[in-house]
Amino acid sequence: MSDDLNFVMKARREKLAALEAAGIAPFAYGFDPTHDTAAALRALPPEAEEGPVVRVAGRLVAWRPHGKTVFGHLADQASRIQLYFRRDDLGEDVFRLVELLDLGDIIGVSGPLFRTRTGETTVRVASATLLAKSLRPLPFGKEERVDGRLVRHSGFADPEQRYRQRYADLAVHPEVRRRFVARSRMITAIRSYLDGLGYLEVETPVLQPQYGGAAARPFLTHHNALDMPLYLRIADELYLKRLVVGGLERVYEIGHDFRNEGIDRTHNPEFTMLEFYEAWADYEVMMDRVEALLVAAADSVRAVLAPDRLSAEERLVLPDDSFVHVPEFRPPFPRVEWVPSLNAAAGMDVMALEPASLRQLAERLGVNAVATLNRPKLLDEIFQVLVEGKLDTPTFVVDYPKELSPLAKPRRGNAALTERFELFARGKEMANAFSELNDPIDQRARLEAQARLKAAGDEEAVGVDEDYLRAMEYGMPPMGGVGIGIDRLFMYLTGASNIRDVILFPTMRPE
RNA sequence: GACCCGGUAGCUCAGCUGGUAGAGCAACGGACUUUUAAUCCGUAGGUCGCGGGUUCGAGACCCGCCCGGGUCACCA
Repeated sequence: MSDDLNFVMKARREKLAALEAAGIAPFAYGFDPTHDTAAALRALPPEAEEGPVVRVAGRLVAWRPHGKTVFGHLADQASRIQLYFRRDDLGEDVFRLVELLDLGDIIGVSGPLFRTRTGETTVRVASATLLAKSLRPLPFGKEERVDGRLVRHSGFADPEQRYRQRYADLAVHPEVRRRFVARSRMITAIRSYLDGLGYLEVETPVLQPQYGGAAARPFLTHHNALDMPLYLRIADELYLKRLVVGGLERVYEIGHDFRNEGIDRTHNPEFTMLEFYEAWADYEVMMDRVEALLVAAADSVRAVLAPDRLSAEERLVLPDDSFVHVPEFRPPFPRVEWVPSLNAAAGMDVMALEPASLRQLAERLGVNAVATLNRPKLLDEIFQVLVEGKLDTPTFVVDYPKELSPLAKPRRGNAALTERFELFARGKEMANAFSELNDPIDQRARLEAQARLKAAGDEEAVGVDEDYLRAMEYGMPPMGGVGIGIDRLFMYLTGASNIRDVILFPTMRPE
């Protein structure tokens, strides 16, 4: 449909005009429900035929006129309940207005509960209030119960339109609402875990004169008044660690990072990152934190999405295939060391290879564009193929080579390594953490090495952040730090295969 | 970025080797006072993603483009 009025929308505008002519205000200011639909369903005892009067509000999601009666279903966030409009109850004048209602209208009703002949709890509508007229048809499908399973017919299936018009996707798919409720609860659980440890939630700049803290291509923008370029942050890390210098000993931030890279089923240009930093802790402590945090996150998601946790009223509106088995995290997670695991998988001492042999190995493993990669990148690629991709159950990879980790402290007892770990599950990175480098002289040398890579054409290498070095020179407490991609964590917990399914408004090309 | 699949009514889809568009639902009109994918009768609704080409004739075939989905690659 083009955006001009098609015949369906014309019909709705005509009904709108008819309602207005009858003195009905089609867009209300509020309503005062006594129950949500789930509470209303519970208010009629199982064997009772008649129940109390309830006031409920929501969207009409089914509409079945039968001459002098109408059956409909009213849905709110909790569940849905059947409505019964009867001309003899409402009077001819009111019933004529009921006939001007449409699927998708938002209404409030009140009336006593009763049980229909087929046993369904229903509101015998005594009065109805139009709260918002729906002028554009929502893509409702039809639903039926087959052996207790909810089966959808037709409906709203085009994934593009579902992402673009998430409001419509949410309006017609209770299970999509449910998924985002679960995501929100997961973030609440993470906050509450960190808050319980005395962490302070903070906000650091999204617009940064110099980006850093990760290896990625940034978005570039411009500030008019200052007439200067600004980057959208690719990580929170360097600002959070500045705060620890300032004496805020436990800080975290949950916010969006922005990376100017491709879009696919695991990448959205903006995504939600959790980072937390804890003074006096090393990476061993942070492994404990990550384990406990993931258990809390998984429990919170399970509480919303596991079938045995849902009430009967909630189950009523959810198709069976929307129930999710949330994986159990069982700490402690196994640990594998970076260099030994790589050497074992490769059958040779990879770190000792000459550049030419290293390239050969990468070629043999199917790494692309080998010629353009520097040594750290080559190592990382080889590791990804041989080790990371094969880690299915949650596993910590520990002690990364120094050249891969410009912000991590050297490993005690082996200065070629760093005290860094990443957590992998189903072949995907779930967390990245280290004992944070707090030696400003070492840090300067590492950043200068990065700057040389950048000058040599590595678009993801970062430059020297003088202000960050200045902060560190004042004295930075030893600390552990962790970064966790919230979208990917939630994907893992819910079995989602596309990041767009866990982001309310994923980045799309304009229509 | 490569490859595969797709874009036809508001929604979900059909349309055989080319003969000028179809169903169900939604909508509109009618019947129906306990239905629940309500049912029954009738009506209306389409630049067949966009542009070019082949052809007497293109939704279908060819070329280009746009948009999307999937797979792979890239992305510490």
